[in-house]
Amino acid sequence: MSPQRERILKAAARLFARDGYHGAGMALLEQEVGLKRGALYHHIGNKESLLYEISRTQLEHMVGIASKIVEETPDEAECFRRLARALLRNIADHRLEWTVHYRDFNALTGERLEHVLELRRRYSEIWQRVYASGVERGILQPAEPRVAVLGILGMFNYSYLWIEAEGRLGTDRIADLYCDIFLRGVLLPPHPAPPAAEE
Amino acid sequence: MSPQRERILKAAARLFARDGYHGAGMALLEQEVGLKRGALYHHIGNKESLLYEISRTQLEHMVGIASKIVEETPDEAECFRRLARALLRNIADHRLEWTVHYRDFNALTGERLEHVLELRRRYSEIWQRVYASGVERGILQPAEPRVAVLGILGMFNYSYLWIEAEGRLGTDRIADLYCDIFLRGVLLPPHPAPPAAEE
DNA sequence: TGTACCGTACCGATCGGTCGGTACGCAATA
DNA sequence: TATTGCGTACCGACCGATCGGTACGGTACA
Repeated sequence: MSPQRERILKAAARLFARDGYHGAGMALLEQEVGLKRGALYHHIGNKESLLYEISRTQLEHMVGIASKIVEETPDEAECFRRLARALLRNIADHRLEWTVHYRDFNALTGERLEHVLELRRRYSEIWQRVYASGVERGILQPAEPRVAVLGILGMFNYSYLWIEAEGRLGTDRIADLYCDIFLRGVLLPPHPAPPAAEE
Repeated sequence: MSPQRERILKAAARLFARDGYHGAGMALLEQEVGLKRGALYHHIGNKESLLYEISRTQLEHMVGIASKIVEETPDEAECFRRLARALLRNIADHRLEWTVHYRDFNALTGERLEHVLELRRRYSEIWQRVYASGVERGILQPAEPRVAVLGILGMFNYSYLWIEAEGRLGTDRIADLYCDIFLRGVLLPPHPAPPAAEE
């Protein structure tokens, strides 16, 4: 990936995040990047490819990280914690990109839209599978796993509106806080009644 | 409010929800409503006022309902439950309007933007105050109330992407589910250590 | 001599919005 | 009852501006 293209994507993410995909014109982008029309279109195929690249990059990154975490973490509770931390850290580090994605990914068309939807589906399914595995092992509430997972994903996804990468609390602390709330809510009490732990 | 204006707002909500505020042109709206340019602008001041009206109506509605619930419900846990049910029911019943609001409210400008932000702030503060009151009474975790409330609001707000008004589960059931998860997560155990309940 | 990079000029389409003018119903007046 | 005046609803042409995108010539470096 050429360094110019990198710069253009950064600038596009900034503009799209501020004005929306349809609200930000290519004239603004020229100004922001410091290139004129011809040069701009030499590096990018068209406007939509910018939106696509922004979404795709983040989503593929998250799917990759999440897959690795799931592989390495047999315990479901711990797995959720690591998924949560990774997700929130990424949202905070790439707030602009996630803002663009959540607001405007459905402005994509054709294959590009389908690919992005596919990536979203794959990511969501990773969480779903971890939950399902917890249900199988008898440690998570079996009722409505899909809705439950959509709930915790909502907690994190909504955070792109207020999270700050260098905020007072670290992103890991916030992720843990949400994870604790969620886990306390869906964990079943240990089955053959062992002596009560502290917590 | 004239019936024509009502119709126009409905159609605008549908279009804006599908294509985004900037992505939906007035030509499409003419077609959808069945009125031509002149007639359209006879009823609406301008495009932005449509966006404003869509957001304002829903927000004022929710602030009104929430205020009343808080007045009538001294118990914080019960109050959260009623707030949650009312919120999710409204999101499901006006999914198009909420889609438009969440995606594009920041396309508003000047006083209209400020008014909408003010309404959002007021609604969020209602939840915050209920939480704070629970902390004062010693039944809720005192740590990071703001982040905790943003979490549960995230669970509900994100639902506009998948909720169905006539879905398999009723909206109340889903609201209760999330509320239970949240409350289990933030409720402190009853103070003078009573014998452990089943649950 | 080719190729990557960039600027200039320009395209047709569409953007949100305004214009003068018309059709029609209601109410007051003669 | 006939006439007049007026407000509401609507049409269709038109506005300047901006939209995303392209054609092409120049330049610098291989």
